[in-house]
Amino acid sequence: MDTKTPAVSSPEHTSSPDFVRTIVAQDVQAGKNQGRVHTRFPPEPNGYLHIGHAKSISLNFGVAQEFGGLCNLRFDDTNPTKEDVEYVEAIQEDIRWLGFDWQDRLFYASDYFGRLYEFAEELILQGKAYVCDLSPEDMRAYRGTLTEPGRNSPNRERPVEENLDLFRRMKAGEFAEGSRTLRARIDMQSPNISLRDPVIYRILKTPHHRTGTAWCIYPMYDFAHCLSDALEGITHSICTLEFENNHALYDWFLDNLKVPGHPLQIEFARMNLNYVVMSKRKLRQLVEEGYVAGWDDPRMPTLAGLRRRGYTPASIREFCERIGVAKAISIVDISLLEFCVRDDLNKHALRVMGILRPLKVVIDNYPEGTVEEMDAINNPEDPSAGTRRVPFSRVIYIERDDFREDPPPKYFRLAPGREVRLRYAYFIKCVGVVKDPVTGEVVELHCTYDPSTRGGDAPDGRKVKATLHWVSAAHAVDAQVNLYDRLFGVQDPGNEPEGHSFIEYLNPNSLEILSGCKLEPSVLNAPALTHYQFERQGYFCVDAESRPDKLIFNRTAALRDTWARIEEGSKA
RNA sequence: UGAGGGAUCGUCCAAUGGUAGGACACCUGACUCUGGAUCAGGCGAUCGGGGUUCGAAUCCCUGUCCCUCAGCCA
Repeated sequence: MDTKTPAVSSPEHTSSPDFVRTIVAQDVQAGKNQGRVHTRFPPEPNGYLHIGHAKSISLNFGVAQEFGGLCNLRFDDTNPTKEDVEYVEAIQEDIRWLGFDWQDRLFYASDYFGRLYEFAEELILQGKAYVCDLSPEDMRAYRGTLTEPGRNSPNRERPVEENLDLFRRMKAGEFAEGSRTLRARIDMQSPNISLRDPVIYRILKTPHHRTGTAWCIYPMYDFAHCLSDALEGITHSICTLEFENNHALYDWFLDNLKVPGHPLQIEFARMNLNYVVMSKRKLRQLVEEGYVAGWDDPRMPTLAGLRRRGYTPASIREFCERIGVAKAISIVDISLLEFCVRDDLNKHALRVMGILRPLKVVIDNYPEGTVEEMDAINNPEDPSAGTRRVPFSRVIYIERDDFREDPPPKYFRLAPGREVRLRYAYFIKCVGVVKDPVTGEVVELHCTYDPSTRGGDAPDGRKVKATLHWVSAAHAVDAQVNLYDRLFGVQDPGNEPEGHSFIEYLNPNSLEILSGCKLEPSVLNAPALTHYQFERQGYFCVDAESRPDKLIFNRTAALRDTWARIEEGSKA
């Protein structure tokens, strides 16, 4: 069902291209880069990808596709103290799952460590970089503040030869971590702090997940990123807003070094979603402190979590297109994401009947021992999905919610004396209610059926106001169903006031585990991640850990529930 | 208070001097063997103040608010 179809804009939202695509189109038009378009998605392998990354992935791969260009996957692995192979594997899996393909263009910034080092020496030779002996504290003091200019490092006028010697010895491991850095010689008075002689190499005696112990000096982001882009022939380097301050530095390195090209950095606003936290630090905290079951907990906004929750790649791509691309900071309403899955699943998910909170119903006048196979439509939105047969017998389960002993106004499901339709089966009328003598709880219903209504219509033309889903008790399969709700109870949990933690805003009811749910037998052997619509309930998918002898389903999203609104409204 | 960005329906995105439009959300109604889906309709915005113009979200002036930057993180 999930295709590798690229995220090409469908006609209905090609109204006007976003500002990034507008720039790219103009460049192509003007013949820049010989009309080539080449982008890249550059994650740091220090965490799992989340829905926010999906926007960037969709933009970078999407733009490349639309302009007949290419998009590389490049791991920005310049800080071995924070990165790990676990993440490089997971990130690739997630991007592939989303439906994007970098073909043979999988790169790492660490692929370029050798060349980056040479670029650094070239800068030294030009007198545009120097080895600085300032301690981290002193460097901060010399840097100045937002309103005061910085002061030159005492080592700023160090001769080229000495810089070269020192830098080579840094590389050789002669100096302690933190004792020296290589800095670009730009302008300590610059009102743009990132231009105040930024560090371009630091000493880190940590083995790297790819280069091992080959290096003990590592390039900083600003230096590595622009040069990696240039080396790969990137034409448009699309990044998020917080790098606007670094734009001048990006250009400075490329302008002062002999590089094969000069990519254009374009900054856009990252995606924010309400009711979730998106920072890697906070997501990690949720995982490490056990507030969720893991990076792929279905309540997590990670791609792994969304996948396990039952979100489809197509729905996430659609979402990324619908939210658009701009420079204004935005917080997208999570209801749009939910709309996108429902919209996709409505078209593609097979319908099935499943009872979440079973109430036993005995059909008194239905012959004992008889089983009928009822024809049921697999997907009314897609005739090619065909039909299946669902067993019907004398004892069935219906949803507890579908019966009220004392029905409120506008409630038109089952109640004493009332007639309703069983989907694809018969009309039944409630003739008796059995209660627990102690608690008074309704434990069983007795009904009669009208044999002439088989298939769901009465020959005399009488109508019923409700159609209920049901499952034959003798044929039902048991399952655990996990009902998920938003992880946080407030719109902006990540923006906690002083002295508070986002942990305080966790929704205590974000997971409700239902056991003893009764499902129609057709779901028994469905593989993990199979999507279903449980009719009248919502979209569910087979959990990764589900087994035939222990079925587990996750609720992806509930169906729109008009009755719940009516009832809610009448309470108010 | 330095520098760089940004302000349009509740939310997100359009309109680049010519009727402020779409989507989500919300509310009505129609239809329905899913109170789903679908269909029709409704609600609803240009940050403030000046100016230019026949005409301004758009251009000019001015003010306000918000975001980012003082890692040897990315």
